[in-house]
Amino acid sequence: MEKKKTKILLAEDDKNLGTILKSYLEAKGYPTVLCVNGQEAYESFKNESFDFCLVDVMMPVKDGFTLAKEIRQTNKEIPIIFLTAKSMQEDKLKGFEIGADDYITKPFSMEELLLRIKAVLRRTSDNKRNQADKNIFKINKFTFDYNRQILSIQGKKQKLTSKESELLKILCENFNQVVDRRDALNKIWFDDSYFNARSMDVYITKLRKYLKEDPSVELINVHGIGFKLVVN
Amino acid sequence: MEKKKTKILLAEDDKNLGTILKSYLEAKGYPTVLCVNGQEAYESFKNESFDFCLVDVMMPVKDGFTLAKEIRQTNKEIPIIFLTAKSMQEDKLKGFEIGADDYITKPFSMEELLLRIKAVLRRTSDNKRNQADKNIFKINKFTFDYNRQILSIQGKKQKLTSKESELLKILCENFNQVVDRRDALNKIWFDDSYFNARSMDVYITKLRKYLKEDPSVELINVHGIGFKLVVN
DNA sequence: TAACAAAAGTTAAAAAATGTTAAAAACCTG
DNA sequence: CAGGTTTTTAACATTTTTTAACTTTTGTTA
Repeated sequence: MEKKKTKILLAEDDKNLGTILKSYLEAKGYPTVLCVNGQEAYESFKNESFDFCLVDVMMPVKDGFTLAKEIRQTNKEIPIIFLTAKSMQEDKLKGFEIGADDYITKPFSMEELLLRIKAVLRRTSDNKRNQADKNIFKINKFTFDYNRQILSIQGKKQKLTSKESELLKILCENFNQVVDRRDALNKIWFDDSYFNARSMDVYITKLRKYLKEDPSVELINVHGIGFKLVVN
Repeated sequence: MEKKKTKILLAEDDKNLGTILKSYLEAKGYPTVLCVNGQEAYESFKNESFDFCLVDVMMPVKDGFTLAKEIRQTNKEIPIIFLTAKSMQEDKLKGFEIGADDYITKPFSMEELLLRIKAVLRRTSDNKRNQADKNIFKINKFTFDYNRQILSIQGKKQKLTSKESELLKILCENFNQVVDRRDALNKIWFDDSYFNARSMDVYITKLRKYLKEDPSVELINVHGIGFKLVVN
């Protein structure tokens, strides 16, 4: 059981500082991707899978706050630390509203930064503590990351919509067991009316389409009751 | 031919909570043994064979951590979830050092607990899981996969409907024994009215048609009582 | 044992639920 | 508010289940 390394997304426009940080962090065992502005960082974030974000507040093209907000929309769990030159209270607050886990004021020592990272990891490993809360499901060849709303198979990544994710999550949680139609409707739509039920059927079709990639995974209807996710 | 269930050892000194949890878990299909302190729990653990442990951290006589440590000495695999009233960091860490798989902070909802249990089972018993809930029956030349609703013989696969599967499952579970008509009706139709009984007869006909592929398998009616599945 | 009633067997139709697709509506986001 | 995305609605197709009608078997009893 290889321990998975914490992969860091570093958004820092000062190339000099960025490069130094990157090599320091990598020396300490954190693979790091350096991006020189918010836009670029967001692209990386969407394409790769990170465990941690270090975000400079002041960056050209797209600032750190905007970036953090966008990241938060996709992933509510990933720890974010802001790097800021300004030490203004306002900025700090703004950062925390967005859901930053810490901030550090420039100039800072490498060592200090590392301590902060470790502290945040320790704190947030609350979430990680159990992969239960990480909400990552393995369904035969598929991996479904509920928080990120991504269903992947052999590298291929399929972005899911919120409703698709909610439904798939409930099915995964009850793998091999029937999920009552009405339970699912009440949890996801908060109301099990006829039309919502029809809507759910549409989503079942969509999920089935995605799941076709692995023929041994099936989403079976139990007539008059609900659905179950099975594997042979 | 009986499905093996996940048996839970529950160590909880609050008798009230303990009893409620026990009955909830048993309703969900997990036979549960309730012990009111660590000492008693450890005795049970040594005497019986469990598949899962739910351990309250604070208990008289012997606390949860001590219990978990003792359990771990005997069994490195069995999943352990801590129930804790305190949300202190120390406790969490201490718990995980011992090798807990998750913890849950009181107060928690039954549903939440159940989800955690399922998540841990999913994660830990990658290999074992199957055995427990595969629901595959062999009837002479036939293989019946209840989860997938498929009855196969020599490669030929016959998809079954939900009702067909439910009925065949009950018959398989009581192989060579008579299944009472009303029992089956109550389990599958939740009501043993005249019309449902007639509906069931239709399904018996359908199953017989499928089972014709192997002439040594027979679905016999016991007049006035029910049906039984036999092999010559 | 003939005659009858109840139970079960069989088949086809009607009814209900689900599957699927596409268009419309609602929702975001720049 | 234009353009893209997500969700809902609608319409039609298909499958599953139930109901109905008719037949055969079984058990009982005169």
